[in-house]
Amino acid sequence: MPKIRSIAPCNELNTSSMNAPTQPEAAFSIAAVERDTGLAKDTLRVWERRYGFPAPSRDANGERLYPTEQVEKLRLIRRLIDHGRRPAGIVGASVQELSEMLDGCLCPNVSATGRCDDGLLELVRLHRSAELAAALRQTLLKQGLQRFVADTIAPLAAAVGEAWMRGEVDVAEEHLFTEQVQNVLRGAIGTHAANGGRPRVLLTTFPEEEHVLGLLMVEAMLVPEGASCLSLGTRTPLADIRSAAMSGGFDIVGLSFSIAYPARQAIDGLLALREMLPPALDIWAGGAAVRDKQKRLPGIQVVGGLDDTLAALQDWRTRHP
Amino acid sequence: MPKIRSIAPCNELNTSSMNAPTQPEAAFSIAAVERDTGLAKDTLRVWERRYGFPAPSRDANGERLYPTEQVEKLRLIRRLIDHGRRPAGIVGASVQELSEMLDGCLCPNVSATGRCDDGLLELVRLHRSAELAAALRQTLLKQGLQRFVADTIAPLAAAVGEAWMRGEVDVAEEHLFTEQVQNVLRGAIGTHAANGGRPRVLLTTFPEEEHVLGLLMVEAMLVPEGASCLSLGTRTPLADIRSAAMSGGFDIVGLSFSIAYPARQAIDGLLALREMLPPALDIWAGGAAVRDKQKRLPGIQVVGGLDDTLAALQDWRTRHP
DNA sequence: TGATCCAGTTTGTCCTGGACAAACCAGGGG
DNA sequence: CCCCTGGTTTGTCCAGGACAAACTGGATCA
Repeated sequence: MPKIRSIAPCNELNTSSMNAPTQPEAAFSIAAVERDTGLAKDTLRVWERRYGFPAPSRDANGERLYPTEQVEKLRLIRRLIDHGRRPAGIVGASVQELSEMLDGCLCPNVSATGRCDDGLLELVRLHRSAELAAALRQTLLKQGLQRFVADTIAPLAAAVGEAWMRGEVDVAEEHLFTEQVQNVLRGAIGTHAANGGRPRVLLTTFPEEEHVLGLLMVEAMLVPEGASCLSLGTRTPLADIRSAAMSGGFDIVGLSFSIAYPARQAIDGLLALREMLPPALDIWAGGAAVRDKQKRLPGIQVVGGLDDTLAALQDWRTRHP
Repeated sequence: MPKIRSIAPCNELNTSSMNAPTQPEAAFSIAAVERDTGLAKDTLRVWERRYGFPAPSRDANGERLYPTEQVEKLRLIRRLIDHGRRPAGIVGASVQELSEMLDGCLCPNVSATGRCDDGLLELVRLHRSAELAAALRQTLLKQGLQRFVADTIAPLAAAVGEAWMRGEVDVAEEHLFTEQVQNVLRGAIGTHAANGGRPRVLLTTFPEEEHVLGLLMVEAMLVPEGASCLSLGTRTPLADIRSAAMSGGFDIVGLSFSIAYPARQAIDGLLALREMLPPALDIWAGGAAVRDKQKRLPGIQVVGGLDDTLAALQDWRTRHP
């Protein structure tokens, strides 16, 4: 099983542990880098062979030790590849240049998502979790669930995601945000008693996708419309999606794909799922990875944004009176 | 990055796609098996070399193709290893024998956790999500949050976990259960307004641990006592736990470890974290992986069960009047 | 009895260097 | 404009060797 040899950064000089607020020469094993960057061990080795980067030092036993700054740079490269760049063209660039490229990639997104509440984003940055939770609940009450999701949570999630890509928020802040939003949304969803209304929708993600907020936002849009949603959470194998969908009398299966999900894999998986399910069962796919891919996804309803979810629901109800 | 070449089981004969409700000779790539079993690619290859199992066939390109039944057997073996068995002694056994060994491992657990509500477990098995959610909420109202968690959710989670190990519930059923419990617990936790009470507790898990229910149960036990809990969810790197704990004025950091978490890794990580944090900051560790490990964890409070959480809280308050 | 130590064995992870198919790109025809 | 086609890039897989950490089963000591 994929055991990690060492959780903490390895450091040959960490015998002096008392006065080291941040490790000066921390270095990570290849397994730790795989976990932190999402780049497979094989990929890390083959990049080193081909491009000369990363260039880790070695420990006494000849095993790679990646210094912190190389891991940071790998993270930036990973983000750029998610945005369509290719390794050969960017591994040689400096951290400075990579950051500028990321800004270039992100600006169109910022303008597309529009303004988001900077006050809430600031609460995330300051770790003010209690205030964040209170502010979210207050906004929810003021706006109602659907507008809250579409106008507040979605832009805020996009802003946090972008800040995370730029390295402006850290893991803890991103987790804090996700947890607080989950608490609020799940509480709100739970207050809507399941009434057995149609359509019956099964929501989940493919096994490699672990972002849950997309699913929750869709559920929050559909439940007030009287649809019956069942979420399986993230990371459900294809075969289990199939068996769950067949056994529950569902009308629609909804899949969510974050921006980091490889588009090709999403398309392959969706087409495979389409083959497995009866044609009467609709498949909806949403999220950044499948946006604008409708023409490559025959038989599948691509939902571009949260508002389109409601349009798709209307459409389904028109076709099934 | 760890791209998966094919999500669906590969099948050399799947040109006839119309009449194949379940693939007769489905076979999985090594990456798919890694994902499904949690056994690293390197481990799968070295087992084949050393023990002669698994013994995958090869495709036209010489790459391994694992048939379904071998993947099933690997899953059983993985469970037994999580329970302390070692590969050499069990890879030769039949599926039948492996199942019996699992029964032997599980019986003591069943007796230890005591009876759980079979009605709720049955709802999980039947995919009756709406009824499950309603029954959970009703039980919550009747018992109150703390007794609900300790007497209903904890035994139920243990029962689902055991049934999952035996293969009696599938991925979808386990996900459904987790989602519904999350909805109920997060809703209940959210109704307790954060009042800034002491102690302030930071809750999370190490990066390889993705089970979230343990955290939620602890939070549900502490919040009614007036403690201020902040959960970062699962999979937080050690360095980020440290920075979050230092910046928020916390009194306690709580970590949760499921039964599948390697005990050695938990101990190493906890001791490393203990070094990183100021001594005045308490560390609490709970879950099956650290039970009975108190003597190997100096400076760390091992919390044996949910009820012990309350005892530990009392203890903390006595020491900090 | 129970804890601690020690040789021997088991086991997971990492290494090198080679190979190849799928994805991507650029440049013509239709 | 779209579709095909040949060359390049890129991620993943393979084999087989190596080694440190973890475990086992005894022997020793309190």
